[in-house]
Amino acid sequence: MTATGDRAPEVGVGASYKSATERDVGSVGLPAQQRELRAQGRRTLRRLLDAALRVFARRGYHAARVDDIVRSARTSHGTFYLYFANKEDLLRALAVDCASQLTELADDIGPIGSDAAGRAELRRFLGRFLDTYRHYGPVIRAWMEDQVGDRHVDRLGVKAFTAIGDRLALRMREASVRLPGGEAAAVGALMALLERFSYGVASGRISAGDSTRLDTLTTIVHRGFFGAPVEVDPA
Amino acid sequence: MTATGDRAPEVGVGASYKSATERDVGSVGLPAQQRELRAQGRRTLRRLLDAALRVFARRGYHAARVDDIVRSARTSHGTFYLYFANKEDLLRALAVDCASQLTELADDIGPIGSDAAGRAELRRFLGRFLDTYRHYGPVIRAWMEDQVGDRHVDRLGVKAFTAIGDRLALRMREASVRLPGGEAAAVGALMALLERFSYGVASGRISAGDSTRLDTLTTIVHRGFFGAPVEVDPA
Amino acid sequence: MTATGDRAPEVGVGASYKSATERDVGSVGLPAQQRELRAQGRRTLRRLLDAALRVFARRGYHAARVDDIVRSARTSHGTFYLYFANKEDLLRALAVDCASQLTELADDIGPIGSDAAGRAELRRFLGRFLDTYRHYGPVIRAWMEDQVGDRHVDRLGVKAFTAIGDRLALRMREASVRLPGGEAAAVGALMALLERFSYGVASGRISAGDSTRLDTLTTIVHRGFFGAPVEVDPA
Amino acid sequence: MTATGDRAPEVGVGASYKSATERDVGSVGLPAQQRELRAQGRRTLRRLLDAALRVFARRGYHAARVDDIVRSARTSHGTFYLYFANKEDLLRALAVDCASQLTELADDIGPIGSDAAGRAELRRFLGRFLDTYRHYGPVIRAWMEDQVGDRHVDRLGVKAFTAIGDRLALRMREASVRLPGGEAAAVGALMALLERFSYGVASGRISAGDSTRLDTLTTIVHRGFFGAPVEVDPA
DNA sequence: GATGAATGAGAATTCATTCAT
DNA sequence: GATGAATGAATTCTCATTCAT
Repeated sequence: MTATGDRAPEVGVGASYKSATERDVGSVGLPAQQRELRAQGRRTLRRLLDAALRVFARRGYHAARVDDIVRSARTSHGTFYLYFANKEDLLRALAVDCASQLTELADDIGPIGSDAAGRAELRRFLGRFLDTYRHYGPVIRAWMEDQVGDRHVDRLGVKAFTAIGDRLALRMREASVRLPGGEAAAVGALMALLERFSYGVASGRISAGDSTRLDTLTTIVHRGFFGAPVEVDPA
Repeated sequence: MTATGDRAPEVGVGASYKSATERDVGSVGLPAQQRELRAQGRRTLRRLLDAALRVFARRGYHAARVDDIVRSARTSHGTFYLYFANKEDLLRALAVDCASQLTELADDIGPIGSDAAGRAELRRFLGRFLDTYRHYGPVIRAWMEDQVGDRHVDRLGVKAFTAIGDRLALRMREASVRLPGGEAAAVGALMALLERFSYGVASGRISAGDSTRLDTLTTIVHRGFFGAPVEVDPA
Repeated sequence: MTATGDRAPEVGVGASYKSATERDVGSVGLPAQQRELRAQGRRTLRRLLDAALRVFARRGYHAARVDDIVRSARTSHGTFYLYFANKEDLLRALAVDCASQLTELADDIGPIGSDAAGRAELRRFLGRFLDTYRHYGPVIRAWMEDQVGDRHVDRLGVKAFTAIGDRLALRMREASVRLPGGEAAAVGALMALLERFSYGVASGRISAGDSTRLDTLTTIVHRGFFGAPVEVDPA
Repeated sequence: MTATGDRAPEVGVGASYKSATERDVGSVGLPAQQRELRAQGRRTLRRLLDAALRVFARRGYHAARVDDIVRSARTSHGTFYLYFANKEDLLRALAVDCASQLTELADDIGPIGSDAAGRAELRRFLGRFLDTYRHYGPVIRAWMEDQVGDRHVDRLGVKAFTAIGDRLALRMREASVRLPGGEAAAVGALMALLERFSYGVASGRISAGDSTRLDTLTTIVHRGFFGAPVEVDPA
């Protein structure tokens, strides 16, 4: 089970990816011509996407070999190119799904005041972000680490993160916290913290139990960005 | 000029690298046997190290080609292998220098209270960290992004970051801030924030002027981790 | 036609090599993982092995370039590494086959008395040895000239030659020939003679017709090692 | 001490090599311009030649790196090319000396009858051959293993071996032994045996004490090629 | 006479992508 | 729809030879 109790986000084989495909319509004979996939095809596609996520997680996008993915998916090279035009195309498919998850997440961030209710809302959001990262981490890493060559894919990431950043900026403004240096830098810092903390968790660098670390993260962010008062140990 | 006014850290061609090399003494015919380099050799070595930092910064460690480095250093392929066994060996050389810079930095972090003096000390440290990152960023990234294959090199990074983390943990403890979820997660979060924020700055993702963003970072960290009181806009 | 009339030994693509390969099972992404080869794959593998034997014969193992082999097999560089990890791995494959041929040969050496029957048996063995050498010469040379880096491969050669040497030693003992300096040196001498004579024949250094030189070799060995009486020209 | 008590053959820095040099007279500025070497120069030259022999012995001519030689001689690459035009030129220098030793040896082979006196003479020759091989083995190997590219150098080897072979053929003829298959093949076999046995001894493949193995070799050759009667154990 | 440094052509190896069955 | 096999361009690495001091 995840920290928040929400069900883990799924790889949307159906809906979201089809859109990535529609670009390709018309280019005859090229691979990745998803058209109407039957049951078997959909299963293979999912196996490939899942395998890619696994391999990317282990090795990172750049270092991942098509061969690794194919082997992990128990299929062949030839099959891979039946579903994707190339490695980047595969990343794109995952990116589309990931971006839509993140955007949805952004839309769902409620007001975050400096009080307990605000903290609860913040905690909810952070928990969902961690969950999403647990699944799509490799894609997000690829974005953050500038491993994406394709403009289109990169754009997707920027857009998704901007969506979240903008919404958080709005919530900060509502909380009326004074931030020297301006909002932009603050948002940058917050997103940086979010992403790397999540990576730290996903990679095992940051240990401690699920809810424990979520508490820590919540506390820090609440104080640092949303004006929550600090509790000091009574010396 | 740098944010802090300190002079930028230098690549320590001399002392620190020689030690990394001494392992190789005796191994026959292997390159990278620094031996006693004359003036010309030292110059070439430095050209290569500097070029590597440039190329790594532009392309990332993994994507960087030996050819890029060699071209950037205006020397030949053969020469490269006269100084390093391979790309990893070069990273090692840089890592040794970087680690010593970071360790030195750690030792120099004074008490960070929640008051103005604490803020000043924190700002000084963060400024120096940003400067170091500006120079050795690629190496630090390689560490943080798990791109390092070599155990030895990886160990160096862990050690250096632990040194900083431990010192900051000490300073947090002194500030008596109560952190639910414990110190470990908090330190993890702080280091994550530091590293990624620095990367954001170095890569241009986080814009705003030098001192402006340093202020923002200082404020956030001071509040989030060291109990600085929050100023709220008088609505 | 060969000296003995036996059909030339074949490169055993199937059975023998597969075993050498099984070590690699599980090691990720490594080439030379023969898996289950289909007809086409088996053909290519054999083409490569045959080509290697040709090229090694012409240039010697060390001087042979992968490129030569690939060109001689009318295939591509990439393909080579689909079947072998490197040149050494290819040698290993050949060595396995060669060793089994030689071992089989050893088991088949009958008693060699000083009489005509003994001579016939000796001649039969020598003829088969020459045939095997004609085919696997390059591999045997690599063994004898200490060109093999890999322990495993070297071991194979030692074992095979020991098998032959031991059997011949047994036959000498049966012939009750007195050899000052002991058996070991004698066997060494005999194997040395066998190998180099075969090389001389294969390389054209030692000319004369097939059966003629086989006669010479037989005579010398029969006299030198198995106590055959010497015929002297009636001056 | 050597098996025969003769003093070990020396690398004739002075006399023999100068002749190899005279060819180069006239080619201005080229390396290997020995001219008149002073004491220091002669010492360096000898160091290089000795080192070469050592390295060739360990690795074989082909696999030997100029770097190995230079390091073993405790000198520099630059210096190497002050004395030799290239690696082959160095081999040539050694080959000249070796060839003259062998030729001298050939001239000195007395009659080899099937009796005890013949055996003594044969033993003396074989001992000297083994000694020469102990020193010049690598050069002889290079000849026998077809590692020599240069025609001129190769010619030297053929000539030297022909000289020995011819003389031995003469001695065989004198001994009136009947050899089916003709003299050529017999001589080939004898030379093959000599060379490989020597290599086996030098490389440690054939163990047993110095004089012991010399006895064995002598016995075998005496019987196999010179008509010595065979002693059989009284069963 | 000697040496450290540099060079670049050649060889090995990897891997995304295409082909044929 | 699937797969084993093939490809070759891109990359790393080696080493004999030359250069500059």
